[in-house]
Amino acid sequence: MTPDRPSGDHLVEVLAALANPIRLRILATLAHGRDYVSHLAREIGISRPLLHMHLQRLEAAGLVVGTLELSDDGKAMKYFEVADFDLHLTAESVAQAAATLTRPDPAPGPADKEKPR
Amino acid sequence: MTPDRPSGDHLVEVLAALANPIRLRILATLAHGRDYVSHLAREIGISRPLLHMHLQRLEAAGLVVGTLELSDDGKAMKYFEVADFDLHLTAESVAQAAATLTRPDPAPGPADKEKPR
DNA sequence: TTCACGTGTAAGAACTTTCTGACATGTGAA
DNA sequence: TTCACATGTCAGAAAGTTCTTACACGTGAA
Repeated sequence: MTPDRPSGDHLVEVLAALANPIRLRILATLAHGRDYVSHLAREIGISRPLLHMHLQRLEAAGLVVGTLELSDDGKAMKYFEVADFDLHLTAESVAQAAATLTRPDPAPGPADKEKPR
Repeated sequence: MTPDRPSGDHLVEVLAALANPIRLRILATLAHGRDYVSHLAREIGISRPLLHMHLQRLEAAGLVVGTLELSDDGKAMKYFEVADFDLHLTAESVAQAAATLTRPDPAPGPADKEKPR
């Protein structure tokens, strides 16, 4: 499997999604096998709404995939599993990704008005 | 060069440091060669105090290294350069790192008191 | 002495992320 | 009908991050 080469903006999203202890734990738990959210919440020890939010962030970044299924007894269950990803980060690869950033953040033009007094 | 295998806590720090467009641009710029902060600030187009903050975050994560030097004309110059790093992230490696997290975040015990009404 | 250039830091505004505690929906079984 | 269990969402508090403005210090040259 060859490493992904995400665009700058996507890279930021993926890194931000990974940069959180709870979300790391979610991924680690899902790595053992798929699970549905209520059960996963109990497993990890956080509230369901909170888990819901973290899963959204992970899914938006493409790190997990969720599918809504109907269990045998008719309950709607949302199962999540890890999407396998392969990120290789070095000074070089990061620099390349940075080149494709869509100038989102710094916005305003000249700064540092600081008068030397 | 073999990839690093950071502990969970350190991994979160590194990822958080990388998960920002400005900091990505800083790394990309420094990848071309070392630079001192005032010049780098002009280069990137952000204020010096802001850059100072971002550099601190990058240095704390071990992604850049700064050295204070005296220029020929006696000025104190702080030069930064990228530390070369090599992170290989997959579902597996992330899961392993997560296992070493020092239970920092979720803190409180049972949650989801939600009465089923 | 003043200017231009370098360094650092601190206070507060503005914004984003994280988290809790409701509330709403649905199903099947007792 | 009520309970247990599944889903989702929203409002607001709390905490963290980002950013500006302003101040401090230093040097060498005009």
